[in-house]
Order: sequence, then C-alpha cells, then structure tokens
Amino acid sequence: MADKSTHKERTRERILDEAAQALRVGGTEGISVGALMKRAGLTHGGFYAHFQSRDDLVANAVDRMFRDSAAMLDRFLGEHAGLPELAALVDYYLSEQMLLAPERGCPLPGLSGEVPRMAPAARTRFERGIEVFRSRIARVLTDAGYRDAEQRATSMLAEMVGAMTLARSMSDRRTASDILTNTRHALHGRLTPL
Amino acid sequence: MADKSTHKERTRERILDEAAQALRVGGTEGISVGALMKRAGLTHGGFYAHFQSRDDLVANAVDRMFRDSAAMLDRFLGEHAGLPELAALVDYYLSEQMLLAPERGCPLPGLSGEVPRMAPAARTRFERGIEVFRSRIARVLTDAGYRDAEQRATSMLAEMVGAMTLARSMSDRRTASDILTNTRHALHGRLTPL
DNA sequence: TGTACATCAGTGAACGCGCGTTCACTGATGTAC
DNA sequence: TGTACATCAGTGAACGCGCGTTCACTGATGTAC
Repeated sequence: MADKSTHKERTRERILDEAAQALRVGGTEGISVGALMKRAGLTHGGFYAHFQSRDDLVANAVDRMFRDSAAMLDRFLGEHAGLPELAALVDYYLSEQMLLAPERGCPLPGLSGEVPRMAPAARTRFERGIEVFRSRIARVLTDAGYRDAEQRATSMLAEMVGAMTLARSMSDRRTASDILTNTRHALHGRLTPL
Repeated sequence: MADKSTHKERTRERILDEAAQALRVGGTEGISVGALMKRAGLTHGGFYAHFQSRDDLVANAVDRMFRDSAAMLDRFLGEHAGLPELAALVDYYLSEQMLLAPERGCPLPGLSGEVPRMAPAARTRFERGIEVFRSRIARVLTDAGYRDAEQRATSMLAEMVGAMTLARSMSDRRTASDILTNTRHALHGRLTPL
C-alpha cells in the first residue's frame, strides 16, 4: 500500500473531518453521533471503536480544526512575513468566501461563544488554539517594529473574530458584506508601516 | 393593587427573566423547559400557558435581552453623548464585571455564534438588536464629526464583541483580563477627538 | 356579611422521540502452512 | 496455488434517559347575589 496509514486510521480521520465540519456549522451540540457516522458513510455503532465518547470526539475535532487553522496561518505568515502578508491574511479571513463557507473556516467566530461550556479536554485545546493564533499575529507585528505588538495583536484578532461572527449573524447578504468590508478597511488602516 | 399588571403577566415576566439569564450563559440549547420553570419556582406543565412553544420562548427571551441592552445604551449614550461617553461605554462593556457576569450582560458575545442556527423569529429579533447597537455607536461618532463614522462603529462593535467572547473563553483569569485591557486601550486610542 | 359559583393559573402524570452508549454478531481481509 | 483460520472494522438491535409537549385535574381568588 502506498499509504502507510491503516484502513482504520483513515476511517477515523474521515469521521474527524466530518465532525470538524459539522461542529463549525452546528456548534458542539450541532450533530448527533448517529448523524455524524451516517455522513461518514458508516453506522452509529462503529463510533466507539474510534472514540471513547462523544466528548472525546469533540476534543479531537477541536484539535483537528485548529490544525487546519495552523496550516492557514503557515500559508500566510511564513518565516519572514511582514505587514503585507498580515494584511493579506486579514483580507482572506474576512472574505466573502469565509463568510459563506463556515464549515471550512476558522472555528473562532462560530464556536468561541461556546467555549465556557465545553468539556475540559475540548476547552483546553480551544484555548491553546486561540493563543497560537494571537501570538502568531503578535510575532509579525513585533518583527515589523511595533512596540505595542501584543496589544495590537489582541485587538486585531478580537476585531477579526467579532466581525466574522456578526457578519454571519446577518441573513441579509449585503449587510454581512458591509460588515466585512468596513472591518477590513479599519484593520488595514492599523497596519501602516512605521 | 398598585401594580397594574396581572399575576399572570408578572409570572410570565419572571419566566422570561430567568430564560434571558439562562440563555446568555448556556446558549439557545442551554436550558430545558423543565429546568427553566423550576428556576422560576413553577412546574413544567404551566409553561404552555405562557408560551406557544420553546421556540416562542427563545424569541421572546432574545427580545428581553436586547431590551436590557437598550437600557444600558440609553444609560451611556443619552441625548448629547460624545466621545467621553462612548469611551465610558467601552470601559463598562469590557470590564471585569461584565467578564464575570455573562448572565446579566450583552447577549452578543455569548450568542452571536448561534444566530445562524436560530429559529427565524429569534434570529430576526437578534439581527435587529445588533443593528440597533451598531447604529447607536455610529450616531455618536457622526455627531463627533467623523466622516467614516459607520465604518468606525462597525469596527468598534466587532472588536468589543470579539474581545469579550475571547476573554470569556479563557479559563485563566489573568489571560482574560489581559485581553480586555488590551482591547480597551486599543479602542480608546481610536476615540481621539478630531 | 356570608354563601355559591365561575374563572383560570398552575400541577403532575403521561406521551413519543431522539439521544449517547453497549454489545453480540457478521463478514471481509490477510496470514499460515 | 489452494485451503483453514484468526483478526477486527463495522453492523444494527436494544438500553435507559431527558427532552418538548399534552391534558385532565386542582385549588386559590374574586365576583354575584
């Protein structure tokens, strides 16, 4: 076999992938074990061969989501990333594409509100994910010479997350777009070279 | 009777008040009809004398939450409010007090993420609540002479909501406080008189 | 003022349903010889 | 190469439970006379 991973491992990944998508859209309570397994092309009973419990799945799905996010951060903020790369990340993060595809996007806008009531394992992983995101932005701002890099990074992340959350709340597409456009502009205005 | 409202009306208000608190903390799925009625000192069967269904309750509780928020906005942003009053609102919104009392605070940080999956009636009311908040900030900024008042208002609201959401996600109190402090400072920096 | 009665807010047993979880079983796969 | 067997990923019936909702009933309140 070209693929070293076993059949079971690949099945597990498939379940996790479906779970990560469903959770981003429907929240922690948004999908049942039965519905999830159906989406993965399996029956509900097999679930417990892969996960100890539903909580265990959620914790692992959170990890999975943030691994996807880390890949996105790597893509935009590589080794010598500067303000232009950060600006590009902002544009991507607050794009129409992200507005319309929550199932593949950042878990923060949809799920942050639920973190306080997540089971401990999932919550710990989620907090770590937030911290990674924040510190990678801070790193770029530090390298760009900002003295208040940490504060700016927190402020930027908060605005990005809040903006996408509010935009996705709006059923009117135009209103949602306006929120994204406004915040993209506002954030760009704060990324002027020193 | 001094109070013109009937006994039944007062009971309904009590249920709604408990529901609004529970929903802010636990989300739309965060409380059962039975548990809610128990909190209001009643038994579950009586619920349907006050509300058509659980969805009907949620929609009315959303209204109730935003009525509370509107009262807060009135308190800070009265007739001739300017930048100092807006700055005071920011400080209050991002205070330790609000961090620790989600059950009485703004519904946006905890519930915005769930709006896309709310039933239509609740969702409509929620969207209206967001728009009111945003436009009241915009109003102050317009009066203060900002040309880009609408954009600034959107940006500010997004950062406020995102910051509180992220802060409440953090189980470490210090980290949460830092997020609030950082964003308060960042927002104040954007409220300089023209 | 006292009695009879209507009203109706609230009670609590009961319902059907979907959930997470368990477990005895199936049947495809790959190894041993 | 062909047969016998062990392994184990996945199946599906069954469980107990909490949910939203219904409904016949209770008992306190206030009005009619």
